Amino acid sequence: MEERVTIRELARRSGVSVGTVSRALNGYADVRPETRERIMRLASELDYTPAAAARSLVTQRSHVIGVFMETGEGHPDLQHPFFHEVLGGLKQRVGREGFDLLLFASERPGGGYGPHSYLKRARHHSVDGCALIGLDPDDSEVRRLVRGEIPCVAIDMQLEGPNTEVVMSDNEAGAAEAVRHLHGLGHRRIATITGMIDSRPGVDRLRGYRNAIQELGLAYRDEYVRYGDFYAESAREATEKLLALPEPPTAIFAAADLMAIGAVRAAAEAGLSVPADLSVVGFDDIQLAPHVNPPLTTLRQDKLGLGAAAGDALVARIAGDPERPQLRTLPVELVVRGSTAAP
Amino acid sequence: MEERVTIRELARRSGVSVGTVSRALNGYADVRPETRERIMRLASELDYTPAAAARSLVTQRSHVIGVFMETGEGHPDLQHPFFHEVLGGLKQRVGREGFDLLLFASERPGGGYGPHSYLKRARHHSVDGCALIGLDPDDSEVRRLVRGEIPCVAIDMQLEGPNTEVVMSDNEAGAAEAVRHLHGLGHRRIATITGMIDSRPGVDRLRGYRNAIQELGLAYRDEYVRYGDFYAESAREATEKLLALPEPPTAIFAAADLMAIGAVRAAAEAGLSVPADLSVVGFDDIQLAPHVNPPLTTLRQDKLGLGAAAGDALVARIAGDPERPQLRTLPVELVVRGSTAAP
DNA sequence: TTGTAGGCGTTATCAT
DNA sequence: ATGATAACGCCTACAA
Repeated sequence: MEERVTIRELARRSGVSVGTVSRALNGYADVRPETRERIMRLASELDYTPAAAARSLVTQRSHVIGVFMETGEGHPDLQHPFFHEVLGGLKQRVGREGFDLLLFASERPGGGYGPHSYLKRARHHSVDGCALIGLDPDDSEVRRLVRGEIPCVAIDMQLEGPNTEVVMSDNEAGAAEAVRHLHGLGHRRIATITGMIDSRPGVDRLRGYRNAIQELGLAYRDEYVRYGDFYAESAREATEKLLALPEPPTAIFAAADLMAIGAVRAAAEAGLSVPADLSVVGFDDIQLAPHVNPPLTTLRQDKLGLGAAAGDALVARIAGDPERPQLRTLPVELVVRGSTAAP
Repeated sequence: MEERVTIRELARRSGVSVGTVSRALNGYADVRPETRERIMRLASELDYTPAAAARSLVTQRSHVIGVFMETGEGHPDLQHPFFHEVLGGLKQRVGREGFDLLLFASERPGGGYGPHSYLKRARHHSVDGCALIGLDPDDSEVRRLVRGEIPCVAIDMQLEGPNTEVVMSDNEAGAAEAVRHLHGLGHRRIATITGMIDSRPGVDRLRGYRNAIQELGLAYRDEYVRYGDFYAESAREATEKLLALPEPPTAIFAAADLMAIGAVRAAAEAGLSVPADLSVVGFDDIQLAPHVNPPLTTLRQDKLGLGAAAGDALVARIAGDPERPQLRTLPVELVVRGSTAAP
């Protein structure tokens, strides 16, 4: 059983006090060059590793960012590819700044007392900040968290708190652009399948759709908006119904790529082919979008960028910079591929 | 600025010593019921939250599992859907046992001294165990990590260490089953697109393919095995070449769903339709598999199960149970959908 | 049953 | 430039 080599051990072996060792290691100016040199060498020889717990206990900084990430009912944890890519961006960004990510998994961390609570879990680990991904913004525990003293950033959810920021894509503009693209191709009967309508992206994309329809002088038809949940299956069913309409749409804007894929699938099952018989545009530009058949025309969210922006926000706030916008919106980009064509 | 309520505060307010408070909170037997009651109530009133750092400093247990997860060259972090699902399984499983996950992001945690090193990062945070996902098993730092004192579990990679276990799917059997399925359908010219051949799953699936070809009395043809990298694009190119062969295959076993999707795409581009002109079977059963067009016939890996098995292994080893197999193999299951048919 | 005190590994504040 | 020494918040013998 190797004993952990501590700062005391270094002090003993190098014949100085622990205080000096600490200063040497942390690059303080007031330590004689040769002393520092000696200590540094010894540290690397012994492969000394500082204990984060001890350090954070005294500095009150853990250099850890907590991540709360779950997805809705019936869609077990961590399932939507979109979130993962965002997480990747976050990871990269905060990593560069010396932070690690704590993915909260347990509701009673450490087998500890009492039930869970977001705030409690975050405090328990003394995280310096929190990223909220795919949570329900109306959850009272989430609200308590963002009202607390810990800097938070919410991705794709509307949330307010003294120390929290929100980052999301410009969903409304993107949706409108989707419709305009379809219209430009010559489509006039354009339907939409929405995301979960109790989520900010869900309503924003629907709003964008409506605005564009109106702005283009198209008739708004109730039967052309179907409610989905961001996942494939819901869109498949919705598309079935859409296609069964007396006057079916010639194009569908699905508020997520997963749903666009579901729509394509439903079309195929109905004997229709995309884009020949039906155009479909998605939203997200998930990794698979270019690879499915046909390749998806979609609105690209800058997923890494969202994660990075979230990381930025946290790092800045943790550093004590309060001058930050409450909401940060990232542009989306239309990517035209094979799932859309003239009617 | 709210002051953190500590155990001392609880002691002061409840008129007992910190020792008693600690014992009460941790459910020791030797504390008078009414005393405990009083303390517990006070704790919950004040919303007391223990500090993980302080506790782990003294107990030498952090209740945190470190996760190292990256993917190969040119495929930025966290990209392969397979890994995410595994992570989900791991998260669930260890969460139930009171562990959280630390997703290592920084190479110089805490802005600390010296360069990174897996082992160092793990020690720095005093994680109780480590999960290794999508790493290069030949990396010398990875090897150092698994030779260390920290319990490790490697997913989908071959690795040996005194305190490490490996979990993976039965890739060989699965690949063989894919070939047999195709053969049963009547196919005789069956090609394969491999995964990265320097990875254990990559070679195992290739081996399974070879075994089955042989066992079925089919001729093994060199030109029928193409090397891919588990991602879509590589399979698309491979398929192009396969289809350009003087005697092209009538079926392809792609060693990953992403590659199967790439293959389907290439077929479409060549004017062929799946499964009418070409059968394709994948591996993984990613979330999208049932939703793409056509729905993928594939070998389902129990991704949540892999994550859970990994969690199990870690939790048990952390608890000090050494009686464990070094390698744990999970069965895969053939899922027949729409991408395969008789030739 | 409860209090006291030492220690976990660091950093930080004083002196010196 | 360096050494003591006191925190940080908690657990756990050992005493009482």
